[in-house]
Amino acid sequence: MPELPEVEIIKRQLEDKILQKKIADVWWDRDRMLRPGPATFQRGVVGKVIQALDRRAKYLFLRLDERVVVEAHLKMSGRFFFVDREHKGDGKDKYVHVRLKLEEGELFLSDPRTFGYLSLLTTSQLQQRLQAIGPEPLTDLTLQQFREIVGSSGRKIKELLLDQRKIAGIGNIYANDALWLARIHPSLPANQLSSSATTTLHSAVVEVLSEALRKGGSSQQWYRHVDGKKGSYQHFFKVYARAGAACLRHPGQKIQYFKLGGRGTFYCPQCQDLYDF
DNA sequence: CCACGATCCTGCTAGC
DNA sequence: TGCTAGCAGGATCGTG
Repeated sequence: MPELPEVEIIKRQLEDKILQKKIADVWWDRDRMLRPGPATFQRGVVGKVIQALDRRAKYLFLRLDERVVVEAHLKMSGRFFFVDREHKGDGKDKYVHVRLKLEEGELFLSDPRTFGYLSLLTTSQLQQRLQAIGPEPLTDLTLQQFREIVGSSGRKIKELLLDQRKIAGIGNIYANDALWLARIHPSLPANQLSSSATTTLHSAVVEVLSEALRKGGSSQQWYRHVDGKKGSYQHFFKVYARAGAACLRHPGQKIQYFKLGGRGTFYCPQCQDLYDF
């Protein structure tokens, strides 16, 4: 579920809550959600202090010491809640499957679909993970780099945007919306984008992700902030989840839906013409 | 190199 | 009203 903006918001909010706190205990009810296994995970984290928090693509990393890092991924429906001693329990949330009990407060991992996980990584495993991820669009991805990525692939542009090895953090919502902003058809082979279309798309990606960040992310269904509040970008979707609704530029046109690479894809046939680029 | 489907799960909803 | 098929913010792996 969460894409770059959502994970970034969670990271910023968690920094205020869990940094420099010691992990006192771990509770879980789904073995799969703790890697490489619950016993190893528990042994590896209990007694350690959370020294730093980093985000890369849609991953969160909790640095415990020089050798050990916890990688967190929320996948489709995961969310983190922080609960103080005062504000007791998120008893309403029946999807909490992991709890990290801290010296003060508790970090809950809630996930209806249970695809999310916490994974204990060694430094070398972390390096391996990091080097497989493309540049961060909001801080590192230059237009020059973007040109190289786009120009060297014959894949459909939307699939390329979603490929974390090429560019970090873009998911289905923002891929759809960025392509609409840039007026590019999702199925266009990447290396057929004109120079100006490539420039426009680079800006569109940055613009969409920045807007989502400002609006607190997209709380379409599951996503929530660490305090349980919703983001608001879902009220500003350009094409995502708007099949059959009017295009924001062409009120007479209806947003179309089809599957591309197994993912729901939305576009306006008038502004995003496959043969006009 | 590229396209597509299956898979890990559970919840929600459109349509009959 | 009740049921069911299909779909869902991700990532990975296998097949053709």
